[in-house]
Amino acid sequence: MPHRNHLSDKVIGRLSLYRRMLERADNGGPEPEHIFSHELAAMAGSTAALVRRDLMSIGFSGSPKRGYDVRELVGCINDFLDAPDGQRAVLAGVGNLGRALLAHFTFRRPKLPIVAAFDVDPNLTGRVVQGCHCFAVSELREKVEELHAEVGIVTVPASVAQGVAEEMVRGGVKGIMNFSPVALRVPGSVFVENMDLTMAFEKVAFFAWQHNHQKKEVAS
Amino acid sequence: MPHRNHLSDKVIGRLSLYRRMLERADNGGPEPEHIFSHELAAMAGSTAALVRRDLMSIGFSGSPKRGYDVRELVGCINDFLDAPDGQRAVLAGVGNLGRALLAHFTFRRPKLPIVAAFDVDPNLTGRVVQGCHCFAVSELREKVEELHAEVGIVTVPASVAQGVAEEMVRGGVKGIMNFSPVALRVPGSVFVENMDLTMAFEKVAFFAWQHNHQKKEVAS
DNA sequence: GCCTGTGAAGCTATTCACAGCT
DNA sequence: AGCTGTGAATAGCTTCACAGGC
Repeated sequence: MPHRNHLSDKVIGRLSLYRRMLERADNGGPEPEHIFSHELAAMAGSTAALVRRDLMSIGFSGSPKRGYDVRELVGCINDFLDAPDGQRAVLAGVGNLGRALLAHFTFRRPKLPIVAAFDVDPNLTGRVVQGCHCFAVSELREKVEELHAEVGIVTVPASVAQGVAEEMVRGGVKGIMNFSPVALRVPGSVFVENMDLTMAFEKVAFFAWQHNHQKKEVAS
Repeated sequence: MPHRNHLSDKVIGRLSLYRRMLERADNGGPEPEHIFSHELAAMAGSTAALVRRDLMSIGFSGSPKRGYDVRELVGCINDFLDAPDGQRAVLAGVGNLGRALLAHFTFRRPKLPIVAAFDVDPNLTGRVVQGCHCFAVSELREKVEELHAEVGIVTVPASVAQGVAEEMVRGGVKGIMNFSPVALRVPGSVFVENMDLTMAFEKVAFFAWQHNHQKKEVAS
């Protein structure tokens, strides 16, 4: 098995996507047992060459005649992406977005449950939101340690995001999904994925606008 | 003013981020009137060289002595990113995530309001959710046209995402923020930004895991 | 001395293109 | 005939490094 470490961010993301596409195909419809790179590419919005390279990078091979064995491929991606004993995530900031993410993730992947949520609002502590127990933010570090959580989701306001991230890291979190518009300062060994919704929204708006005017301006 | 068209995706995203950082700095604290590239870089989680290049790309100059004039820079980014007459967005899929996004965006940028939401649930149509009117999905195309909306947000289940996107495009939408795990097939002139939450979550989990084992495996 | 603006270098990611297989 | 696996080419993005200015 090739070293997991040298694989880029983007490859990992696409592998996760491929897996989801394959699982979906696996359930509905005629359930083909084999799939060609160009078919998977179409499902994932990628290209055939890129799919082949990605699968090559995890050491998976297909046959020129039949393509890739779906069942085997899913298994191979599972082995590659998932920690054998599963991982636990925690979420800080049970506002609208936090709640939506709890609903979205809580029962998706059994290998990767959100095991606790945190908020400053005293009305929330002790309650169960979307199937997930809420605690006070003051208990964050302690609970993360206790639950051996490795993944943190930050959906708190910008003003407290850095503090929350630090507590997570102190508790042992090694990867953070950050929805706050703050550049978190964490040790280099902690992976941070920034999910800046406002940035993405403004970007879409910009290109929507530009494409509108493209016909006039493309002349340059 | 340099042509907006040649600017990449990533540059646009960072400009949006810089603007938000500057506006925040503009409000709280000592309100410095000037800022150096390395300061802005620290706020945005970028590098000084990249900040300078990004600002260069929109034709903005600073002075070596004082850095960049904050007020002027914000104005320049505004002129660059914002459509002069504003833009309107619509959202399809008023579930947990849709509601959270409505709450998040509705009153943020006056130049970019979400002017309508759509859902199949008849209990929602006619109601106002997070300050936004809800309509039936069947009215989507018509309303988009009527409101001259250029931006669409897709938070519907995967099974109906493609259909919703097509209706949006037919109504005149030119940019889509897609939260469904589906590779939308739209005309090349329509910009699509995929926000795959599950993919991002799994990616963070993967690197959280790998970093855990890094000390042992880095030996290779 | 410390900054900006920027050509050039260095990386990384993607696509091309084709040999080899079935 | 059409696919996979992959070296080589290309394209795109970021950093380097330094001239020029205050």
